[in-house]
Amino acid sequence: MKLGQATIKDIAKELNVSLSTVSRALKNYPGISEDTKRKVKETAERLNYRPNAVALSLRQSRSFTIGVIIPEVVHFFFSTVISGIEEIAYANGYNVILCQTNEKYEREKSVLDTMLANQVDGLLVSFSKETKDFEHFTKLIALELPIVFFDRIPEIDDAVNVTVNDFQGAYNAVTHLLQEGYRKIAHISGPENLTITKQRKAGYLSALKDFDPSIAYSLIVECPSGNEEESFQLVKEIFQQPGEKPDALFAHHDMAAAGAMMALKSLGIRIPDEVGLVGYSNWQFSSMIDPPLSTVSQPGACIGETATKILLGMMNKTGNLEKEQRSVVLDTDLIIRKSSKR
Amino acid sequence: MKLGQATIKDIAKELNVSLSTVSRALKNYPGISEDTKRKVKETAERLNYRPNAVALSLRQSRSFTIGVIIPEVVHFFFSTVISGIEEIAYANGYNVILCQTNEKYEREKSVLDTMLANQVDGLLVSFSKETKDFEHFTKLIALELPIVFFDRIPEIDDAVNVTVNDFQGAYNAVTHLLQEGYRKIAHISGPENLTITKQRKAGYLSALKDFDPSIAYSLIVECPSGNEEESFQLVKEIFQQPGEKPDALFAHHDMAAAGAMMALKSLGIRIPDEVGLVGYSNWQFSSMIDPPLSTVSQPGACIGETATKILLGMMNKTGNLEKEQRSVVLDTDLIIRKSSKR
DNA sequence: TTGTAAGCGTTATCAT
DNA sequence: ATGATAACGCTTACAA
Repeated sequence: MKLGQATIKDIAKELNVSLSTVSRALKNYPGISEDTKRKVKETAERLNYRPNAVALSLRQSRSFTIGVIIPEVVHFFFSTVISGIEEIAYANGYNVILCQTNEKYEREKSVLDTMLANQVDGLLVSFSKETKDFEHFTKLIALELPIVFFDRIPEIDDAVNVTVNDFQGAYNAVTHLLQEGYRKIAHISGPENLTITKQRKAGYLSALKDFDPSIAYSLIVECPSGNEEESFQLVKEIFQQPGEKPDALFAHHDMAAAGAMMALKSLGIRIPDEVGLVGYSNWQFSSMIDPPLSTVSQPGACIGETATKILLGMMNKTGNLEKEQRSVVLDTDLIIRKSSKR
Repeated sequence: MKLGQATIKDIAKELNVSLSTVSRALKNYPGISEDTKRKVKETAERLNYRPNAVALSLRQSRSFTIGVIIPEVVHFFFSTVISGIEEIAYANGYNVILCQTNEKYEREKSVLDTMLANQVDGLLVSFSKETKDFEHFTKLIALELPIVFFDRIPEIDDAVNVTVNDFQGAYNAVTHLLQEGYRKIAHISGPENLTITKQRKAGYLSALKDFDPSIAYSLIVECPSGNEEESFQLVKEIFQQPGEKPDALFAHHDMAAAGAMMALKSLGIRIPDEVGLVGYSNWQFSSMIDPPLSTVSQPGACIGETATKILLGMMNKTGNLEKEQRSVVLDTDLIIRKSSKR
């Protein structure tokens, strides 16, 4: 920015005092006469002075900036997390610089570089679907750069994580389907390498077993991209094939559930009468589709807020807390709508 | 960030050369022996050197950072714009710092301050619903800070704007309804002070007039918040009241259309047979609801890309182009789905 | 109560 | 081909 912004130098010149006096007066340091303070502040106001955060950052080796790395803003869930992050960050005088990876590993490494070059004080990360190697993060953790992972968490030892209890969320969803009388429940699963995928899968299987050990039917359909087209195709195939068919679907994602719903409708299968359906994430559209979709709601804003609070704690303390004291698991909320009630 | 990042000083010390030599070698300046260049680069690599963008920013009075101000990331439309912005920005070596106003005027002024403090080189802005006074922007424009407004554009003279042709978008949508045989079309309108609202309203009225001047029916329902609850209530009232009722609705937004759809369904009114429905924005859910919603699609990513390209142009040229040469209006795309086809 | 000067990491200018 | 130095805007010992 080249606009002739006023600096403390300008104020100092104007008043014939030294730079340090101005600096101290603006910061309300002790040992400055009320008179000088007043004059400095007036002049600052008049010249429309704004402290230069860049200079500050260089001087203090702190940028008061948090880097946020997410797969994609268009995911409703992530956009709610961002809101939570910004809320807490700004309230504490921190800026947020946001980068999307577009689910690409290479992009993830590149935005990470950008963030480091910009001297972020800490990082909030939800990594890409492609990311299987976490060295780019572990290196930084070893250097004691504060990092909090949220939603998608890595399987590395000293990571600080904020997630929802995906196991329990899935467990509750499937148990609900069972209680509604569905017995042949299939699971439309997500990208394999993500912990959330594994957790939801485990919750699904566990619910089946716990409810009635004699239930023999289970089916896991891999839907790696997780978008509605893929799900649409897969579900269509399942119901067109001869043989035993599910009477309910639990999808790892509302998008996948929406695809499934369209597939079922296109085959003339009635929801929830013939096939029950539960999704995951409570996207905006879930309550608007027909029939309204039952889903597991994740507290997005709360995840963002919690992760940011923890990060702020890590950045401002020298003594490290134990990982156990910092990692947090939040509860999900099962929202029962028409698609699973018969 | 306090992690002992290597600086050019460290490299210089290691090789017993001066700072300037290192700086020049890294930048491939002429007048440095190939040998030194190689050695410097090797050492940089080995020490994991990363240029400090903050120092650079201070030195060059350029931050290579673009500030983006939007109402809310959770709006699907804005999230697509963001993707477009990031794409172009990163490709040109610029960072993006993103702030939401949450549709609040005060918040808008405060994030603007933050951005200025952080020495952004330029600004991409879509202002809040509450913003009626543009002084905070005009002041900066007068100081020659490059600003490009997108989607929501201010009525000020020297602004550079990127919008879609909302008039035409609305015009096409309403004309389509007329062609399908609907004759009593009502418009669910948005926040009054936005240009987009006025344009869509005008397009609606103009289409009615142009199609058949004898059409007497028109109805504009103000829906200032624009969310689906409000729309739901308003539409329900309209259809429950005695007297003449519309046979089609053109909503300024898919969310409002979704609310209308739910209202109609709850009253047992069939879409598209009894009442036709067209929305605006082509949100993800529009194709997934029942019946699929006809809508006017805005090229979100393209808006972001275009605005960013223009901004980059403004930032890198000293001679100012004429406003007319820089402001851009993009075309919308009418997507016809079942909700308006009878 | 106020001023001086060093330094954060980098580059541009002017030597050598 | 390389080095020394000032400067970007600010804070903070240390001096006065």
